[in-house]
Parts: sequence; C-alpha cells; structure tokens
Amino acid sequence: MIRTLAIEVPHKLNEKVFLQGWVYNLRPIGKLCFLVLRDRSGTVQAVLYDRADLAQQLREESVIELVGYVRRDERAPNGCEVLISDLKILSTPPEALPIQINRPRAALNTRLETLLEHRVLGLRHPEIGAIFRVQAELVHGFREFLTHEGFLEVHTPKIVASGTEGGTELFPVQYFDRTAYLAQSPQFYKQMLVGAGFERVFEVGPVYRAEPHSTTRHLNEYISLDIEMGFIESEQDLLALEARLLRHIFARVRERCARELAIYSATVPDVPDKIPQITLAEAQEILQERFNKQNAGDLDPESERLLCRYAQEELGCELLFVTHYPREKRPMYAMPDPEDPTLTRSFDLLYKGLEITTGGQRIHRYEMLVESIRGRGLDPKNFEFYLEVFKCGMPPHGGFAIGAERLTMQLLNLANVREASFFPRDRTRLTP
RNA sequence: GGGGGUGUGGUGUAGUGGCCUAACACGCUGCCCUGUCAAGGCAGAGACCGCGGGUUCAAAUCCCGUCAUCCCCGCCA
Repeated sequence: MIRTLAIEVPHKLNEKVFLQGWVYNLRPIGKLCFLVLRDRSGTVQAVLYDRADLAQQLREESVIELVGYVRRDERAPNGCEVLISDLKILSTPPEALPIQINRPRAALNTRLETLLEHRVLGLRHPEIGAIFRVQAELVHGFREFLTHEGFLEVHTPKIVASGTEGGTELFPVQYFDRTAYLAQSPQFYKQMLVGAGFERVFEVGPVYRAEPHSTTRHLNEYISLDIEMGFIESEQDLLALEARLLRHIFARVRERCARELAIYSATVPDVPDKIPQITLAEAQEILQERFNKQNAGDLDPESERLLCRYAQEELGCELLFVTHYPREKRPMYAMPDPEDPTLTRSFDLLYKGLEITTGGQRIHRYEMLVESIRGRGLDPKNFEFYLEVFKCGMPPHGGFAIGAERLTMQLLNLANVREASFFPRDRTRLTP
C-alpha cells in the first residue's frame, strides 16, 4: 500500500490510508486511545478503539505504521482524523525520554544546552525542525540564484597547508608526517578558481575557526556561503550582487516557508534595489552624534545593533552595508581604496544588528599582492601556491561570504546561533 | 584571552544556617475513564542537593579548591 503523509490526510476523506511515523502524543481515554502521529510532513490525529492490548504497548516516540480510514469529525483537530484498523509497532523507546518534545516550544521548559545534548530528539520538535527547513530554503535560494547568474558551484579543500590571515585561529590536524590545518575560509581557493577561468564561483561548505570565543553568535565550525567573481569594476558590483541575491533568497523563503516563519513571528525583509551603505568613518560619526558612543576601532556588537537601529529608523531598512574598512583591519588580499590607500574596498553587511557578511574587492596585481603580504610581515614564499595564478593573468575580482547559521538566526530572531546548526561545534561541545 | 553568573530526581525550578526525613510543575509506573487535543482523576517510584575539603552543636544553604555549564566582551560570519 502506498504511504500517505500526515499533511495529505485531509485530502483523503473516506479513503483508506497507510501512514508511517512516530507517536508524537498519546492520550488514552478509557477504551479509546488518541494518538498523534508525526512524520516528516507534520502531524495528524489517529484514534484506536477497543484495543487496550495495543494501546498499552504504545509509548511516545514509538515508531509505528498504521492503516485506517480518514473520516470527518468536528471534534478532531483540523476536522478530520484517521480511524485505525491496523497498527504495527516498529520500534519502541526502551526507557523514558530524556526530554519532552510534544508541546509548544515555550512550554518545553528545557534549556538550550539540554536540547543540544539530546539533539536528535530535540530536532523532532516541529518548531525546532522548522529552523532547518528554512535554512535549507535559504541555501537552495543561494545556489539557485547564483547558478542562474553563471556561477559554478565548486568544492575546495578543507585540509590546507596554511591559513589565509597568517596562521592564528587555525585548527591543526595531523596530516601523515606533517601538520596541516582545517580551512578557516575557502578564500584562496575561490580566488584561484576565478583565475583558473571559471570567472564566477560559489561554494557552500564548512569553515573552521579555532577562536576560543563563547558567545551566542559564534561557532567553531559553520557553513559559509561563499562567492567570488571576476571582472568587477569595484566592490559596488558586489554590493549590488548581494542585494539581488538576498532578494531572491528571501523571496524563496517567503514563498515556501510561510508556516515556519509564522512559528518564529519572522518577517522577511524587503531588500531595496540599493541597500543603504555607509563608510566605517561615517558609522563612527553616527555612533558619536546619535548615540554618544565612542568607537575608535572596529564596530563592537553594541555598535552594530545601534547602527542597524539607525538604518531602520532613518533609512527604513533592516540591512546596512558598512564600507571602507582600514587596511589593518582587513586581510592582506583586500584591495586598497585608490582614493585613500589607508582604506580598503571592503564591506560588511549588518542585518538586524549582526554582521552576516564580509567581502570586498581583492588585489589582482601580483606585485601589489606580494608587497601587501610583506607589509604584514609574512613571507610570500609561503603563499606560492596561491600567488601563481596572479602571475598568470588575474582579472579584477572580489567576493563575499555569508554565514548560513547567522543568516538563519537573524531571519528567525533566534537568540543563539547554535539553534541554527544541526550539531553545533563550540568551545566545549564536540558531541553529539 | 578578560569579566560576570549558575550547578538540587529524567526535564524546568523553589528552598540561601536548624521546622529538609528536600518542595512544586511536567515527565515516568500502575489503576480508572468513549472525544481527547499542553486531556483528567487516584495511587506510586525517582535526588544522599556537581565533586573534594573546611567552618559550625547543626550545611543544599557559609568558606576554599576543583570540574561542568551559561552569558557578556575581545575577535569574527
């Protein structure tokens, strides 16, 4: 018999259906027993009459399959339910579950830590699972848009010989008789592939940061949505591309995730043709004048929140580009601003008070890049594998990266980025 | 790397020197219940209060150490 999904049941009135899934909720009432079955599509109520023998064996989260008739009943949720004629228990939890999942998230009374400790169970919760349905659509939208724009999806090594910034914040791994590192970014490789003739590339993949941070917005392994493109005129091409990209991604989520967005009271931002942009220097002036906040160096988290408040109130946008970061704040491959060589043609994108993107135009001239590497006190010899492409003809180019978990987190108003990672790796968590 | 907080049944909390033989809610076990939907009723099991040491007539409660964990900052996506 062909399987019917829970979500399809209301369309099968007066038909016989075959369902498979988990027992989400169990309510025995004397000789009848209500059970809510959950499968990948959602939940549906089923009812078992006069089968105390079977009802007795059922437990929450038992895996079952059943055959039954779909009937209309005003008393049932959604006005219909499945009258069970045949039920088979495929698997039963041997003991009490460590956490409850069959009630609204707000009524769960379980700390995030505990939820993560028992992640597979936690992920069964419809509200938690919804996060990843949204994330999958975000990522799908990313791929879809870029593919249509002529970008090639690529895969670059995660085991690398050196970092992109000079050696800190890398996880060492034993690579036969040498020490290698987990890639903190596909930066070098995506640039090399632009120069290898693909011109436009993107990658969805993990990156590793060995920073010992322990905050609600940092992970030590996260999914980076990376793009790099050749033949740009300036970083403005990238800002324009990201605006169109985000508009596409958000449109897709709005269209396909109405239910999930509602769960989190999330509203998809309208992305204007031109996302507002300010330079870092302007940002600092605004912080000083409007919020009386000194912020000499980079923007701290509070500054990011204040700037987004400003953008929302004055510019009517939840998104804000901050541009022209000073050279010392950016990696050696960042293109200096021709009008002020102490600055770079780089940018960050803030979304609801959090940085979700960093990007910029890169240096494409070999000599300039070597000089920049030396300027950092680094040895160009260590970057020969990277530099070769610059000796063989490299177009002006640039790119950016979006943190997938951060994007998900901000869209859904999650309090902790860990919620947007299936199995988050943080300072102390290595399992599950 | 710096700062702050918290560790009490499976989960979430209360209790901050003696009335604690540790309370409450949910979960769990058993019984009852033919319309439940965060079901209800009755009965029951389950924690030597993170760990080690100390102070005290008396410690879940105070002190020291240790481990674990959460949050903020630095840094970043």
